[in-house]
Amino acid sequence: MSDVATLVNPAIGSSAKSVSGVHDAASLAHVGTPSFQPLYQQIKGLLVKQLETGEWQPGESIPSEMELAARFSVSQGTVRKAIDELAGENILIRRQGKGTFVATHTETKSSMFRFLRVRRNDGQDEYPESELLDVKRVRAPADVARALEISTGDATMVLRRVLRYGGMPTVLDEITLPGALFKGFTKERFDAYEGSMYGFFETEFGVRMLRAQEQVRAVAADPNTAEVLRVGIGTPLLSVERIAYTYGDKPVEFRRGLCTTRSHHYANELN
Amino acid sequence: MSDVATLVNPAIGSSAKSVSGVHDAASLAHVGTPSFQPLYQQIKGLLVKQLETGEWQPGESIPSEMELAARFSVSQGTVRKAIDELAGENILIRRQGKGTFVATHTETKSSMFRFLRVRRNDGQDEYPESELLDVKRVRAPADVARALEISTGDATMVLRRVLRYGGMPTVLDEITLPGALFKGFTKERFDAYEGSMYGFFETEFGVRMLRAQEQVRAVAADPNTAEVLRVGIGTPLLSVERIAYTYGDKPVEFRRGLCTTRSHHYANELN
DNA sequence: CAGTGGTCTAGACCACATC
DNA sequence: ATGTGGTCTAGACCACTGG
Repeated sequence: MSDVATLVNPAIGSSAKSVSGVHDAASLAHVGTPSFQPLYQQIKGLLVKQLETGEWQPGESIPSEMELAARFSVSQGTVRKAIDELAGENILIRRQGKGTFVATHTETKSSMFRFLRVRRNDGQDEYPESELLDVKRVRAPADVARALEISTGDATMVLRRVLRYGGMPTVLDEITLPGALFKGFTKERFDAYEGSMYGFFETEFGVRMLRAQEQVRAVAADPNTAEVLRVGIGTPLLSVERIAYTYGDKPVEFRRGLCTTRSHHYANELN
Repeated sequence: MSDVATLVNPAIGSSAKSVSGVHDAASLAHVGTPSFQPLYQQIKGLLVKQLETGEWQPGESIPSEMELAARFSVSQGTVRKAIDELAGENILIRRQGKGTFVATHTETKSSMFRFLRVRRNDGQDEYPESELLDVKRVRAPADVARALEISTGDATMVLRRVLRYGGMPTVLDEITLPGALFKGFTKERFDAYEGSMYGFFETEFGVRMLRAQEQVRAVAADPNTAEVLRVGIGTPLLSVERIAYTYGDKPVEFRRGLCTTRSHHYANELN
């Protein structure tokens, strides 16, 4: 129950009969925080820390706003604002009347394919089938090492897999994972798992993908890829490079996908 | 000053000496709103309406939270939440100590190129030069008409332009605009304007781009495009189709860009 | 019914910008 | 010093879920 830690409250005495003398707490705040961090941000940080340590598992509910407020000795509104931001980052999910839950890649189709931007040209919903082709242990080359923020030559796992839409092979992915986080990864283990790849990472290795960056380019199909995707050699394909991050902006996946845009496209919303 | 309109407040009497009799206003709320809309959403709607009618111009500040609260007879917190959402949608911009401002495509480089996802491969910031090649009046073909939600055969303007990065032609755009909204558009007028295309639309035609959807595909360069972009015929290019929307989710631009990924890529953030 | 998140209020104070 | 947005509180009530 020593959750309270050392919160620094910038708000002073406030209303009521006024607790005089408390003002000095405020000056302490300024001493400790040269840049000023609002209370709800500090609480957000504490919540993230507890999520990171696995105190609350994906799919589970976290304590209610009232309980957290009591635990941290702040008002419900302050906890609320912290949770609001985490919900905005898709790290928590609010469900009115039920509670606040830790986001997961295992429940609905839309949560399983949250990061998949490939869509049918006709706009209909369709989720792909995934087939893992092979898994290799590889020492990280320089570019992959840089992306994953590990050292060149460190152990990695490299998976190749195909995504099929209605049976048609559409995406060929090469996925590189840092070996240190995915010890014991085998093709058999993955094949035995029901669900998405990120769901697998989450439940089997405790690695949660929170956000990702992608770089899209146009390339010509090489002979190998052409065969897998059943297109002519030289056919224009999308090259989609992704770095996915977990807590603390730590990169935990580097991926390169090659995608036909025969009957699908890469969808994006701009705001 | 008849801004107040007919707000329906779901919150009842509340604290203080309690204004008894006000309870019935609540039941009215339920009669009028079968689906229930929170007060701050209603206020958000009113703000959007005023933005739409041009009461507050891009770049200008809107009234302070306190003034809006008084005008709408709600608390500051309620106005605040309405503004929060509009700021989240990049329709308003908050500046602490200064006020809340209507977003514009004319001020900073980053606001001018808010929707541009093309980035240098080495990660450095770089903004392109734009050259308008030609402007034609065209009757909308079926597919464009569908995208713009106009009728086939309606008048449109079709612009072609090139984006150059450090002198290198990188993107060739074909931009279709509904003629009804852009009367008086000429190449000369555009060439005389300093700034981005959306800045031009905003200041010269009062059309504000708020959000957009893009579909990205890989295609082979046709002879014409190849010449403009200085690549070989058949070189893989990104095809980026965009529909841009203004208030009320009204589509006001259909665009197809062809982009070399020699030294640039299409960047995207996934959350 | 009780419990949870969602809305709303009123008031105080802090941080920032400007005069 | 004043005004603006930003934070925080305390308390009330609404909407939704599930026993």
